Amino acid sequence: MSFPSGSEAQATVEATGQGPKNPRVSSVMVQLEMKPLWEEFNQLGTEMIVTKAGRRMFPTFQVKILGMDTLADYALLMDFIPLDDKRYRYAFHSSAWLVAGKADPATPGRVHFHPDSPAKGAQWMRQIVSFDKLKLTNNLMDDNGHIILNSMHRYQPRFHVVFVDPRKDSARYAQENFKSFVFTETQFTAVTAYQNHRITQLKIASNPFAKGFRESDLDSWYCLTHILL
Amino acid sequence: MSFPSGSEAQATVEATGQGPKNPRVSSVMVQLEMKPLWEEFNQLGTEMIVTKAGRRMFPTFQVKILGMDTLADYALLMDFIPLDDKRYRYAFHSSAWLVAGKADPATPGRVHFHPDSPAKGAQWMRQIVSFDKLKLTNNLMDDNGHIILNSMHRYQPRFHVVFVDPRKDSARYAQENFKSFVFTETQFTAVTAYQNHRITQLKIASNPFAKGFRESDLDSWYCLTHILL
DNA sequence: TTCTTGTCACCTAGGTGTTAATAT
DNA sequence: ATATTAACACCTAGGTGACAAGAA
Repeated sequence: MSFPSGSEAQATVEATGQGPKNPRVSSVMVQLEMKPLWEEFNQLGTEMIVTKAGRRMFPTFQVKILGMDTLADYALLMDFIPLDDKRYRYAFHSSAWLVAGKADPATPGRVHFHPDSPAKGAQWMRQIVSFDKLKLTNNLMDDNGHIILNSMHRYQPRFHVVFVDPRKDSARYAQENFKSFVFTETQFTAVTAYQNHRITQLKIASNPFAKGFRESDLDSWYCLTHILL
Repeated sequence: MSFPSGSEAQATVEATGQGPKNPRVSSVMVQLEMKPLWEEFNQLGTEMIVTKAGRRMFPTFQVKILGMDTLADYALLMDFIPLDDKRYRYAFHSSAWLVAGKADPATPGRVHFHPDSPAKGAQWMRQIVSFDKLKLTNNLMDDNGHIILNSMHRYQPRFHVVFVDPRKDSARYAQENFKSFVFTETQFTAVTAYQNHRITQLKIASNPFAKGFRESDLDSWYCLTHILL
């Protein structure tokens, strides 16, 4: 891999330190689901397709949540920050990503609220939270509320837990009422078409919707048991 | 039709009078969607399939809502009450429903909360509210949260709007904080297999998922334009 | 060249009535 | 007889990468 691999082995990730936090959020812990699969992709250099209409991520960003106040309301959301201010291109002959210049103008910064937001802590912790409605687009004029990214640029997904403060002047406490989580193994390059053929093969082997491109079920079986067991 | 037809021509239905109501709910008005289709079914004697696994209703119960407090929280739910204490059977030769005895023991009374509950009035009023996740079953042991009904019995769907009272002692005001709506044109007989062949044909003509049983697209086109225009 | 777009066959996932077999 | 069940073919709805054509 060409990119610095910042993946860590810990099961849960601490929030980035940003001053004093409300105990409603400071005690929240988050665990990334399908971590072995994310790591397999990250090792190859994850690519995510962006289309005009919007494309889901694969793997899907899914988390297990612990430590919420069961009776408090929370909103869950994601955003995506540039990993650097570079534009990349893929050198097919050497199977490596190369810097192709300075980053294009930043895209409109959007956030994706999990559609179940807001909900009680008990509800969020009951089962895995899946961001399978989140879609990525390269259309700057998108009006479907999708996340807008620049193709051939690298991004880091972020996950935010926001305590919905019932106090009238809750805006004053905005900084204390949220906690952010970053899983470095989920970083990726946005692309309009896959560049690294090994990424394509791993997507085909692991995404049920791409089953039609598998040469045999055995391929996928070997691949996935190797990753997941 | 054999059943007394209590359908009315009004566009919105008033709640059943049940004492003083909180203005948060007393001003709420509800409009049944696809009313002409419901009336066409009701004229024939609507039948709804119940299965062990749970079957959706068709037509789907959908409403447009007016008069909510845009900033207040509401929960929306449905339940089903027996229309009488009789059990029916269908006489194929005369194409008529006959009383076949007294009702079977009542099924566990369940309610179905719209999955978006609770939500702000503004959210509910933004677009048509559809109960397309609601399923009917005849399995008394059902643990999927579906509505349990007795086959060959008649039911009246009810729709309830509940204001989620933020007060600590909200339980005290339960009676004032909800309003119920009954659309008589949505009443039906629960069945495990369709009895009236004309109901079957109308389902096939109007339900997109039953398209495979249409002899020609024209049949459906004639049928639906007749009903809906 | 390099990157993007639109169309397509092939999937997943699940909602239909039909039908034959079974239960009561 | 009458009512219920389970398997099934045929749909809707929408998520895949492949591919050819187009754009920069």
